[in-house]
Amino acid sequence: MRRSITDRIEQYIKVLINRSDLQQIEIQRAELAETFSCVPSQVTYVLSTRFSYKDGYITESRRGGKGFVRITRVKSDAGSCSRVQADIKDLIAHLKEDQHLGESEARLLQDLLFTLFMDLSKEQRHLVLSKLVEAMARYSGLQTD
Amino acid sequence: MRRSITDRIEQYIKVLINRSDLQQIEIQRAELAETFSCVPSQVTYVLSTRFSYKDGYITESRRGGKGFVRITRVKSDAGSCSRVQADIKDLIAHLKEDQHLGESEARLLQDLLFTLFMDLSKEQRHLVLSKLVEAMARYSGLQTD
DNA sequence: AACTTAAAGGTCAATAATAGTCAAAGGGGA
DNA sequence: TCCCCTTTGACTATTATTGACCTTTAAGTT
Repeated sequence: MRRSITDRIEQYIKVLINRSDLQQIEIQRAELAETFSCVPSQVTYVLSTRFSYKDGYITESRRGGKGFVRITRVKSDAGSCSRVQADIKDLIAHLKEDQHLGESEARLLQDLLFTLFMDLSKEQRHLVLSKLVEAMARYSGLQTD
Repeated sequence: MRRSITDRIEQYIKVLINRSDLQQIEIQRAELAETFSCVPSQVTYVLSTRFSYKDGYITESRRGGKGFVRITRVKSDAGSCSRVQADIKDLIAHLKEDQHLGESEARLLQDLLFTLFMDLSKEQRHLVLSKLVEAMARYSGLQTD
């Protein structure tokens, strides 16, 4: 049973994503086409038929020198939710302590952040969370100065 | 991940700004070009494509002896006009209108969300933003009931 | 002070390096 | 055979890199 080039490229990309840390890889379209001895536009075809948002992926790209195609798997992972939610609660608690937020604003922010995180993969959540911590640190710094 | 010279220069500048106290740095165009082994006009290219006012930065310069380029990250309310930032502003404004947030809480939330969004890709931003809108709608619904 | 020179940074257009689009042609299975 | 998915390639769009030439500023000279 001989599989099509499209199928083989699809599998190849999925393996790379599985091996990645952040459910995200970057490829060069022309290079990948070279690897599979096909025209570059076939890679575009694979992306649009197998890696659409409906399929659970986001693709972005940049043209020009050192251009790339970035493919990200967006998948929620209920298991890791509780951990990150706990972290968010901690952060909110700190902001309340420091008088930056009142009770109802804190609940609003917490609710927003929970919802915000729900559709990200586990790895993405941790990335975003670290950004949030950074932002809070910076904000606190500005406030106390 | 960051491949092109333009990307590396962008990253370098952002690190310097992050380390600075006043969200502001001064560089010498020729020296920076030397560091990255490129022509000076490439630095100008980086500034115009990555550090425009729309991107949330102000750049000033002086020619001649002891010349410099000064790059300043401006505060969010100064009018960072990217699409997503504008959307966030809208959302925050609605919450203020509906009395869910006071002035200072609104500013805190806006600052947090901006920072949060900075390192997400464009596609991720739109995904996350839609979640944010959902959360806000849900929150508003709960409040008015 | 007026002039000159050297030392910055700015502009712009050409070229190179990627990726996207779209429609036509190909091919294999129901 | 016919349909649908795949494969191809010519043309387009976007982004990065480079270099020749221009403008501004500071410092030195007369």
